[in-house]
This record gives sequence, C-alpha cells and structure tokens, in this order.
Amino acid sequence: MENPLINNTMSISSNPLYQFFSDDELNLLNINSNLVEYAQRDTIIKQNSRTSHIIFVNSGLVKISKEMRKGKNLMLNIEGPGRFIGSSSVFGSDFFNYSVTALEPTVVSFIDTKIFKEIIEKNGVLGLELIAQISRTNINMIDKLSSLLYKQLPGRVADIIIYFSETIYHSETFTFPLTRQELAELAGTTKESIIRTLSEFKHDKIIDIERNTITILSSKIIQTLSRLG
Amino acid sequence: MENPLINNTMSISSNPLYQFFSDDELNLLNINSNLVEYAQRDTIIKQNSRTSHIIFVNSGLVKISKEMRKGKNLMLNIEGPGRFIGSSSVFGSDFFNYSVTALEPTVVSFIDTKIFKEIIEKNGVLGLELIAQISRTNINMIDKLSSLLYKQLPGRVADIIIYFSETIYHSETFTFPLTRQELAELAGTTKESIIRTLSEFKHDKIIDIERNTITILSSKIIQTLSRLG
DNA sequence: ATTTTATGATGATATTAATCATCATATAAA
DNA sequence: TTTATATGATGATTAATATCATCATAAAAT
Repeated sequence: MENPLINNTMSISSNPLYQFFSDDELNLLNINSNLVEYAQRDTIIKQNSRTSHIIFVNSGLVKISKEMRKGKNLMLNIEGPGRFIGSSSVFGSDFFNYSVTALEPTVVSFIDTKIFKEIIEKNGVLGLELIAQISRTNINMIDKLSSLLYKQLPGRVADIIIYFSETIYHSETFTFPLTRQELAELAGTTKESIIRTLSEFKHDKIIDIERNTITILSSKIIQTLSRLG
Repeated sequence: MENPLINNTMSISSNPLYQFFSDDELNLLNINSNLVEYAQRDTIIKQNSRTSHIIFVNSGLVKISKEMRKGKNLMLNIEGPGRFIGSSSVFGSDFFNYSVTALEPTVVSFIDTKIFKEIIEKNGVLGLELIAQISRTNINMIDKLSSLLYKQLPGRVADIIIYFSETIYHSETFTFPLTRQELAELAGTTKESIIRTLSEFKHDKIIDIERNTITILSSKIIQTLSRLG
C-alpha cells in the first residue's frame, strides 16, 4: 500500500495540522514513517513502552486506555482517522502513559519522534498549532475528570451515548464496537452497573438497545440526564 | 517594584523555559508584561474570563480550581514560583477553563498572549519545550483522574499529604494554607469526610495534626495507603 | 455438532461516603 | 467586648453503586 501521509483520503491532510507542514516537511515525514495494519482488538501501543514514534491514525478506530491497579482499566478516549495519538506522552515523557488498541481494523502511520521534533523546531507556526491541539486534549481531560467525578451513573451513561452519537457516528442510531466491560471502563464503573443503567434507559423508552446497536428515542431526556448529572 | 522577569530571584529564570529565550525575547516579554500583587484569597483569574494574558508566578502560592454544578469546586492543582499558569487555556481555548486564586500573598506577571505566541512562532526550540511542559501537565491530569476515580478516601488523603510534604514544602512537618473545605475540593470529597479521615489518621498515630499543621509520624503507612488506594 | 469460554443479564447484599443535623470553636465585624 | 459569621468536629441516617452469586446466551474452539 502506498504511504498515505501525503496524498490519500485518510491522510494527514484530514488533521488541522496539515496546512502547517511544507511540502518538504511532509516528504520528510513520509520517508520517516511506516504504515501498519491492525486487526480488531490488536494492541498498537502497550502502556509503559518507550515513546520512539508518534502515531497517526489513517483509518479505523482506536481506544486509549490506562491500566490501573487490580486489573481495572480506564478508557480515556476513542480516536479515529486524522488524529495524532500519543503526543502528550511523546513530548512529556519517555514512556507511553496509556495503551492504544484497535477497535476496528485500523491502519496507522508510525512517525519517527526525532524527525517530528526536528520539524517542529524549525517550524514555529506548526509548533504553535500542536500546542493548541495538546492544550485542547488537556481541556477535554479536565472535562472528563469533572464528569466522572461529579456526575452519577445515568448522567455519565448519557454522556457516553451523546459522545458516540454526536462525535463518533453522527447519527441517532449506531452500533458501538465495545463490550459492556469496555463501556464500563469508559464510564468509570462496573459492567453490572452499565448493564443495569442501559436496561433502565430501555425500560423508560429513552433508548432502544439490541445487543450493541443503540437508537436514541428521546434525545431531550438524554441531554437533560447529561446536564443534570 | 522592578519587573523581575529578567533578573530577579523569583524570575522566569526559575522556569526551565528560561534558557530557551533569547535576551531580545526576554526584553520583549518584559516590556509586554505587568506585575500584580495579590493578598491571600484574592482571585487572580476567574473561570470563563477571556484568555488575553498568560500568568507567570513570581512569588507566593496559587490554587487552580474549576467550578462545577451545585456550587461544587474541584481543585486541579497548586502552583508556586517559577510556573506559567493557564497555558493550556490560553492556547487551547478563548476562555480560562478554571479560576486561579492566591493562597498566600502572591506576585504574578501578566504576559500578553499575543507577544508570547509571536515569540514561540519564531523560536521553535522554545515551542518544543512549552509542548513538553503542557504535555507533562496533561500526564499529571491523567494521574489525578485515576487517583480520584479509583482510590478511596484514605488513599486520596494520603496522596494529598504526600503532595504537600514532597512537592510543596519538602518537609515532614508543614502548615497548609487550605481550609477543610478546600482540602475536600482537592480530594474530590466533602469537608466532613476529610475531617473524619484526618481524625482517623491522627487516632491511628499515622500523622499528628493541630489545626493546619501536619507532622507525618509514619511515612511508611502513608505511602502504603497511597499505593493500595 | 458439541464443548468450552466469553459476554450479557439480574437479584441479593455489603460498603463507602454523602447528606443532614447539631454543636464547638475561632475569626472577623460591629 | 459583644455579636455575628466562618470553620471545624462528630453522630445518625441515607443513598448510590460495588461486590458477590447465579444463570442465560452467544461466540469460539475442538
């Protein structure tokens, strides 16, 4: 497969950073990156491995999760095509602070960290834009922190449904690629509690759910649950 | 008072970023920043205000906290001399996502955001270093998230005691500048629960506490509580 | 096709910490 | 000083959800 960093559909051009690279810089990235395909459930990056490469998602969907004590996991985020993964670890640490796993068949580019840094050193405008991206990740993290910490379960589950519907699938009906256990890791709870809450939503006619396919029946109630927490 | 950005003790030179500024750039910062003194409990930045300036702490101590629903606050961090405050808001948003309040008499420099950005545009090495600082903040936030989400109260209180002892005061005895309510906001709990937990620690001879002065009696147990959560 | 294993569902119980209520003490204001 | 307000402390009660136990169903392996 041709390296899509420069000219394919799901290339770096779908990231806002794209416009800030010169043609030479894109070429340099291209030469110093390699494309890898992953099957669903494959591990792309393992927590605590060295940060030698930054990851660019060409196609597919990945989860970013952190392994905690007692086999408990926390899913920090889900990222799709056009996103750089791991920049805060790459720039702020010598190790990845989380694992990255494919939720669907996924193609990523591994970009050499050294080259990436060299380009930023010389291209301040690009640096500024990367700062903005990492800063936004930071702000999202604070929002997630406050959601998980202060909302109770129905509010957090509503947040997840909104997230899938609006951010990932842009539809009121969608089929999510996570098990109940993984949903629990995203909501910071247990699989039993997730199952119960989804059942209640179904019983109360707020959503319809059949296996992993959800249809939002009352967007208004979902929004209210999210807001009131 | 002379502007300390260039040559005073608690100047920007105590931030690792210092070495990456040229003399010209420091001068430019100096000209485009102004020094403000705050009394204890003064608000330095109010959440949702516009991000026109980045803040550099010259002396004192500030808390960074986010106001949530129902009058609940979450204290994200405590920062001291030599730290830039608000960079992720300044670069990632048009508004501050949190409030900054003086915990002691505090002197800060307000640096014009535009000038700061202009300098970074031209100085890629500096940009790279700022990326590293913001990335580390990001990683700390993830750690805080997992602590608050997965540890129960004794573990979280132990975390706070360790934080004051090791990061802020570098001593096993210290007097903290927070009310019980503020400690609760740092631990993500209520003032009653904080009071009870501290009382238990005292009863169990893990710490001695008299008003706001804590002495760690068993550093080993504190570490274990923190680790086991 | 049959067994094995992973995932989903539901009830009963336990546990942590929040909430509510009251009082004590300290700090600030009159 | 006296009063008012903020902070600290402690007990009783409640509430949310984690944990434990069991079973059903689906997917994978043999």
